[in-house]
Amino acid sequence: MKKTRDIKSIEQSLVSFYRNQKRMPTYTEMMDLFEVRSKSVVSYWIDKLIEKGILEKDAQGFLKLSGISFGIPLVGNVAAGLPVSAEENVHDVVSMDAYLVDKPESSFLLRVSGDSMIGAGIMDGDLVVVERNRQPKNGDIVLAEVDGQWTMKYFRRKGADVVLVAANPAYPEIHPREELKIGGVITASVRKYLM
Amino acid sequence: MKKTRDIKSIEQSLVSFYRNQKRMPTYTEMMDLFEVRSKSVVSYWIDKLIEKGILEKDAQGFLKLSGISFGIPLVGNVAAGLPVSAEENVHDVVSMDAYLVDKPESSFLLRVSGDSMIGAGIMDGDLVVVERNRQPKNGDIVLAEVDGQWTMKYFRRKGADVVLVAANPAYPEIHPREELKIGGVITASVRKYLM
DNA sequence: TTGACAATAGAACGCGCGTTCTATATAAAG
DNA sequence: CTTTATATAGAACGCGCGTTCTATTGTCAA
Repeated sequence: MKKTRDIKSIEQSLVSFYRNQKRMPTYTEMMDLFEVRSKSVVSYWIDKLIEKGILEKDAQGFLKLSGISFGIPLVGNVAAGLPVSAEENVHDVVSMDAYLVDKPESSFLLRVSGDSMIGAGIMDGDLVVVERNRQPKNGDIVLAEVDGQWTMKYFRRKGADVVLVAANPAYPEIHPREELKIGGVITASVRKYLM
Repeated sequence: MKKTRDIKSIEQSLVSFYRNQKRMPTYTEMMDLFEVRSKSVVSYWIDKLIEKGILEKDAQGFLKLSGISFGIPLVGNVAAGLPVSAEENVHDVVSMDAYLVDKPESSFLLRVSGDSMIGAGIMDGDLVVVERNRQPKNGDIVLAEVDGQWTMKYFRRKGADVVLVAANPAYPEIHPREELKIGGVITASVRKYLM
């Protein structure tokens, strides 16, 4: 049986460790991970990974996975063929957290109920990212309080007035009289199909 | 001016550091972060954060942010009021990566072009998570090769046969004759509204 | 066979990490 | 004012981290 200790498998074990522990392993821990019996061997491979650009060391000398090993590959064109692993029609690698949420401190998630925004492709059960303290622009989808109830609507300016309109013809337009409570602006929506 | 050195601000600085550096700071670095001049003070506050359940130490004694400080809060019910910060109608806290992608190793992202799945709420420009090597079940949305072109379709079983049908009446059903290439199963879809 | 190179083991070492002690300033309570 | 608790500073210390050295093995080509 051949030794499976090559750069690929070592990279995978590191990514796996980081995903589980939310930190990089120590050299001693890597001895177990790589199945070697000396820290110098660990150092030997770490150097190789750094040469390949898979690992980096930050200013303080701590190991860091470079982006390419982390996150999920964003495939540019499937027509060119399916990505088997880290192939070359991979345009970029993104973390969902970073991609979907600009300001984590002032954002929260909300599960959608109802079909008032079905025309915008937001369905019952979806999860939307809401950013607070953001000035809504014309056409944005906002979380607004209407008749003591929080709903999602398009934010439209008509001259000096503001109109809230659903993305569903079954719902009427709303012309807020005085106070208009905006809970935030919807910046993204996600949906899961399988558990 | 009051000292802003309370548990909340310390927690925020740690979360911010971890988001930027992808690791926890050392005690020496925390001296700068917390604006104190002694490591013992750092230890003093770290203990407090551990008591509050904001921080943890793993088996090897390394600091770890517990889930509640990380990720984005999932609000249960907005009707009860908007979440100002870490309030108590927060049901859960989730990481988008973990929530959307079960198997990061065998998944990839794909940008949707066309409107063949508009009926399922997947629009042009959306990003879908595709999981390879997964057995499609009846009703799943799959990435399939049809006439040398990769498209997304519903996967339907009709007796012993398999039919691929778009979520758009403008597109015809497809009855694959022999080989049916399935590139993967769509497990999630995401959409960004604002840049 | 001989050499070159890649891969491993083991040991030694310095430095910085996290811990823990004592001491002091500030604030609240009696 | 005293007493108590809270919050800070500074220093000392042991241990483990990552580094680096030497030595040994296995593989492949000449």
